[in-house]
Amino acid sequence: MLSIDFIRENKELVAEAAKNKRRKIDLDKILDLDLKRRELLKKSQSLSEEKNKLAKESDHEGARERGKEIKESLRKSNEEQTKLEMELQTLLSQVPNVPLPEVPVGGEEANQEIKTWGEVPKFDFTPLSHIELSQKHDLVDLAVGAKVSGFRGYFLKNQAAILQTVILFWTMQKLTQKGYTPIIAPSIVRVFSLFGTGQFPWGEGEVYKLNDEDAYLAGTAEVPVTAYYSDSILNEKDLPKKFVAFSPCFRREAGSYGKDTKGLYRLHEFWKIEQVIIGKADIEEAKKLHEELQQNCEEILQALELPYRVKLMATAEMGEPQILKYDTDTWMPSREAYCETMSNSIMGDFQARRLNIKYRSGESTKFCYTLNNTAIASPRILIALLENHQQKDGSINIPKALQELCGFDTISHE
RNA sequence: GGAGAGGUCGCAUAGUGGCCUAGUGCGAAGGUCUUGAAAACCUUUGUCCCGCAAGGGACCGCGAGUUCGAAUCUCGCCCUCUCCGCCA
Repeated sequence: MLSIDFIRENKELVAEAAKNKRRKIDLDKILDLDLKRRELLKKSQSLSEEKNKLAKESDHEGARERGKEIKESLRKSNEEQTKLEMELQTLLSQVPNVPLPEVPVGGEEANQEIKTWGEVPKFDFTPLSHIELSQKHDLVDLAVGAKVSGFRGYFLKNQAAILQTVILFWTMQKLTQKGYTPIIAPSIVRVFSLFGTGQFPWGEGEVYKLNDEDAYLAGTAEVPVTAYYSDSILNEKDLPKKFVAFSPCFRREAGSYGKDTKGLYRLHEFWKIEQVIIGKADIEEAKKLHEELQQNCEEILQALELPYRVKLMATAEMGEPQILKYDTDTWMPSREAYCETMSNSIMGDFQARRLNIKYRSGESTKFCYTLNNTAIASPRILIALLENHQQKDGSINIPKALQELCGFDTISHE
């Protein structure tokens, strides 16, 4: 959510940003509603003032008559005001955040590669896909998954089940040692959490709704963890708050029915460790924290000995709340491409406004800035682990960092 | 799932239609005193909106309603607690 003051003063900037993000908004309508709203507010305030004075001198002749008149005017005025507010709020909530100046304008073609790390493996044999490797070693059961769970259902078995558990635990431990607060977050969330983090109204098709109650399944721990501090006023000295959050994640993947239907790439249910930061309203500090979040996820991929690249994402590739985004893509041999495994964003105060998260800074209160980045998401990362670390004899090496926790250093046929 | 109790300015409490411009205690901040501190005493102490300002308005869980007037009465919702039942 952008503040109405900001929109009033930066109409062109906001219009340009929406255009570059390829979202449609009606700024003239918004500014017109805002003007009407303020006029109405002034009117009803002076009526309230009169009402208050009147209520204190009840015996005054004619007070009752005038009181009734005021009551009626206030009722009408409030009715109109509520209607206006709702309309304005609806439109306002659809205005996307404004990207930072360094963000390239355009779609996928405008994304900028910032760096790559590691060597893309060159196999002197025909490498197997993670699906073939899984069959060979009985690691994943997609057929029974589909039977029991439905489309895109899966079971992880044997060493894959252990490996996933270990990766999640190891990541959580690693970031906890860096001073992040470990937290296990609920995946069942109310609509305000989804709306507040900016998943809604845009991503409604992407989220599972439970029955007809106010209960949804979050697609990322960003939702519950950011909403944790909704309606809070934090102390400046306690910021930034850094979390390493664990949660199961649920995504409907609406609109991608034909896409990535094979294997572990696109699933309705997966497990993720997410880094979430709630910090001060200071863009320089936010950029430093953004780099820190980036550093963390790269260290994880490096320890897993996986080649990756980092992209600065273009305007049309960004989510509505985001002002700066890096994607980190890990090499997946069977796809012959770097594929998205982490996404690192600064939201500015967009989410904090919607969720009402503030901090006290001297005499005033300000909205916080929020950031988040994936730490690890599995099973997707298993694709890279299995495929990149496969050997000529069909066995799969476990990265040194995970061997002790796994209790095995290789997945072999025997 | 059944039965009951309750949600008041950071915390704890008072408040049962106009004296509430929400009192009191604790906590916090500033000051006096002190070599320094403690104690004591004094002062201050929420959020949001409109406005250049002066000032005004809203908020007692949330939302409707009754009334000239609502923290207080009515209805709906949300949440918390206690007991019973069920359950990892």
